[in-house]
Amino acid sequence: MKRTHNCGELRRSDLGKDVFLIGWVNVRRDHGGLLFIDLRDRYGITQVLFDAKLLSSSKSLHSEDLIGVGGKVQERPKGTINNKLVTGEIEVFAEKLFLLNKSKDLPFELSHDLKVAEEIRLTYRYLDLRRPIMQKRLIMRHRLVKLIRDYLGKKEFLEIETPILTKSTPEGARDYLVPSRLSPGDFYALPQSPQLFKQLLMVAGFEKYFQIARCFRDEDLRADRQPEHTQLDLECSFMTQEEILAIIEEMIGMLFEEILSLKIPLPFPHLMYQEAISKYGTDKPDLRDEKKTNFSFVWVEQFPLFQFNKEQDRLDPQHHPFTLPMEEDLSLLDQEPLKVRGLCYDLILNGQEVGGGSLRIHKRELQEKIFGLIGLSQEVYLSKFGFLLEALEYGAPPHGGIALGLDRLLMLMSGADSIREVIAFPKSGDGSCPLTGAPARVSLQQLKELSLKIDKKNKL
RNA sequence: GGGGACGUAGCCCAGUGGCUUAAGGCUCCGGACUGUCGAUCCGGUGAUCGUGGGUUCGAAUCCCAUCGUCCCCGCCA
Repeated sequence: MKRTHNCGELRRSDLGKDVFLIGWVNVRRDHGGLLFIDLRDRYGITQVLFDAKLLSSSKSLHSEDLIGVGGKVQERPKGTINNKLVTGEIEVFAEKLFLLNKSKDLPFELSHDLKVAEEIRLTYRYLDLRRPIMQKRLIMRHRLVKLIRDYLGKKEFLEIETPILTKSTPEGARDYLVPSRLSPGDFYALPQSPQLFKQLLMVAGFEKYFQIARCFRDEDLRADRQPEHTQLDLECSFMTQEEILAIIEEMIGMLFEEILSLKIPLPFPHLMYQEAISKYGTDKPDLRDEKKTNFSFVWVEQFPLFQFNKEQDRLDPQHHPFTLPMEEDLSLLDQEPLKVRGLCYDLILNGQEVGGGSLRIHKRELQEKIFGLIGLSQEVYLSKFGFLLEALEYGAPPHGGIALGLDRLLMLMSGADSIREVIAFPKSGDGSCPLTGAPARVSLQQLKELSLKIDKKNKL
């Protein structure tokens, strides 16, 4: 029961060969005296022809049955060549048929368009993912990640993993928490980004780091936001902003060329934050020009380091508290902190933020000053970030980096209208997974081991 | 937390108060057909219109509540 070929590779040059294919029944076309099956696997579709000999058994085949077919590759008669298929000049004349695994009637049709309620698609995601368009998207995702790894590898970047179980920090989005069994009452947090760890890797002297990193944020979902998303996270020592951006631009140019056969004009245009706001009224303008490519990248840089938080009557970091202020603005820190600009940059594609980064503070004194300016008491910042501050005291190198949202980038590259379309098993709008039923109750025993009790108001 | 749209057979969808015994396409079932390619043709099964309540002589169609889905705002350093 070993296949000799996949469903996308037979050509005219294979005429006469005895082959064995395995695949799913994509479509059945029954003509009475003969019957066609479009056999599908991840590589493509090959037409299989059944005549009188195997007719009765082939007639019972249904969509998505898994079958094995032994037969001979033959030329299609003149006028019946299908130009839509790369295998369209040939067909396999079936001599043996094995029903390997039957399929139930499908909850929705795979061979039609995507107009099916998303909840149903997600409940049966393993079927939804059989559709060629979904396979294409995930294959594109694989290629993108592979190209990134190869590219950064050549540039001497090291791929280093950072913890998923880590520590909650006070800034940013709401954390996902994981209770500690060994330390009752304490919690790990899932990382919102590897930010602190990659800075520590710079202190450790790795100079060029990257990671295809999963990031977690417990906030409400959107078409372009999931509770967990994947970003290309990278960080470099001893590089200027220009050098970092050049690496990203070259990489993105390469990705669009390799994946979409599109030449993206380099370098990307730059806008200062103030300029973007005054000209376009937004810090993520859509600069698409209909005459040219459909993809328009722009860097927006020099964001203010702080923004004023009215409710709390204090300064909040605009980006994150590790961003290096512009040298020429340092003198403003005490008197006019809202005028201080940061050495930071967002990458905007078609009006959507697909990346952001900055040069980082690498000296303890300045970092402490920033913590103070955003209203963290010494007690708080020492308990939350003391390890970082101390690390900066051991000859920490100047460094900076960036993170690109891979789901968003893929969404835009593939023309999908939601990042869920480029994620194999995404969460639905309420953060749940219709397929597995997560999140779900756990047993009392599990809670007990974690020293947790559920508030009865929320029923148990 | 707020706003909007939607919820009709397995899937997609028409129908905005009586002319609908709720239409159509696909799936599914049966039949015909030796060259199709989301085959075609003929026939058939299948929904009381998310749920509950109300208005009315009469409701899928109006009102209220509730549940669910999606989109947006808030939120997302």
